[in-house]
Amino acid sequence: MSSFITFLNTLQPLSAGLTEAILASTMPEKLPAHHVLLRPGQVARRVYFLETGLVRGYTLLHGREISSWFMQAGDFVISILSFFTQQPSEEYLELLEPAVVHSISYDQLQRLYHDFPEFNFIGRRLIEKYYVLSEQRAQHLRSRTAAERYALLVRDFPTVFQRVALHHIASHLGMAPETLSRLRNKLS
Amino acid sequence: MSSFITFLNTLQPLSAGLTEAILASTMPEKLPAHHVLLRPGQVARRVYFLETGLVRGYTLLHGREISSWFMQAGDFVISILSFFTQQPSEEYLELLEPAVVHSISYDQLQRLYHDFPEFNFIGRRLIEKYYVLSEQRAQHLRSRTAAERYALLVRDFPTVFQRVALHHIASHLGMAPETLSRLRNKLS
DNA sequence: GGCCGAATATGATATATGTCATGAAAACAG
DNA sequence: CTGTTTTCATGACATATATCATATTCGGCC
Repeated sequence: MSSFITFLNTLQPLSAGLTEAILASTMPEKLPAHHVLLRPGQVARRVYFLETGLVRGYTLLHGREISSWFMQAGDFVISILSFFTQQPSEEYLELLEPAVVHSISYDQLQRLYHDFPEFNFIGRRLIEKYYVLSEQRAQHLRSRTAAERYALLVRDFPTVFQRVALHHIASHLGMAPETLSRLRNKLS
Repeated sequence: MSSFITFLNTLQPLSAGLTEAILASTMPEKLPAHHVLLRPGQVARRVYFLETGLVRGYTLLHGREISSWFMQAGDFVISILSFFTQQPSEEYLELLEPAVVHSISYDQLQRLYHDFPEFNFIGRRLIEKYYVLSEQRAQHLRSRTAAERYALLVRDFPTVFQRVALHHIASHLGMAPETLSRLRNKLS
């Protein structure tokens, strides 16, 4: 059985019909590192479930990449702004590692919501989960000093350091890579 | 009929039973300016609909108030982190103006979701809407210069300037009130 | 309507962090 | 392997913005 069906079942047991409809709408896909799932100007048409791999969301600001978030195996990945509004994205979604993903289109998802009202329960719970994570990241950004923002990331999302390059983390923390390098040196 | 029943109906027509259940779970309430809906340490037990008024979400950081957002008539107001996780809040929700609010408890809301599956559709849509707004604010925060963050707020949320004190806006933009004052002076 | 505390404006100075430059180390490709 | 590119580290310097101080204006309230 598909890994993400298993995952959805842990949120709420799926009826046979719903399980079948989900399987019919999705397919696993193996993608190489550096593959780009979405780029500015495109409308986000699909939501991705990561069975394995690592994805980064980022925007270009004055020619610089600003990383907004990192998602790993077991996570759902979308551009929130573009997918929910179905307007052109301003962000990139890029694989940092090779990945196995399952994806479903916006239209197919709306059909599932319509045909299986109980699926709205799952959708709602998942959106709540990622909304909470997003708010937590936003709250971190509001710390004024670089050292504080770094400390909060270490405290709340320590695993990110295991696989993400430091210059990506620096941009995520709103500081220059040099500043992060010096911070880490001083703290060790 | 209650103003927010009217509002919910525009999202999705409500059945008579659901309408009745919602009305039975909520009650309008008139609150004075400066009333605090939630403070750090408390678990957010209720979600509020603002019929009139203005609410600010903020946290204390090193003795300073950092305003996260402002909500006005027609908006739903909660502490995302505390309400969705039912953990103690780290933020304040405070009325900046007298308000008429309708509120419902976490438990009553879960009951509605359970008893009226179609209500999950409305809940999902509402959460999506505020998630999008939250992401937009977070994206603004990632601009590096004070002038840029100010320009984005003017572009995307110009109405906030009509009713919110500038020092609150300054903290929302991650800058000292003096910096905002100078910025505005230079631009006019 | 006039008083008083709060909000905003403006100037002088301090400082965290960005920028630019260079070198070392690590990751990667052929 | 070995060369090449990318990443990270470290130093010197520049600068945006915070901080502190004071003046001015605004707005709520008796």
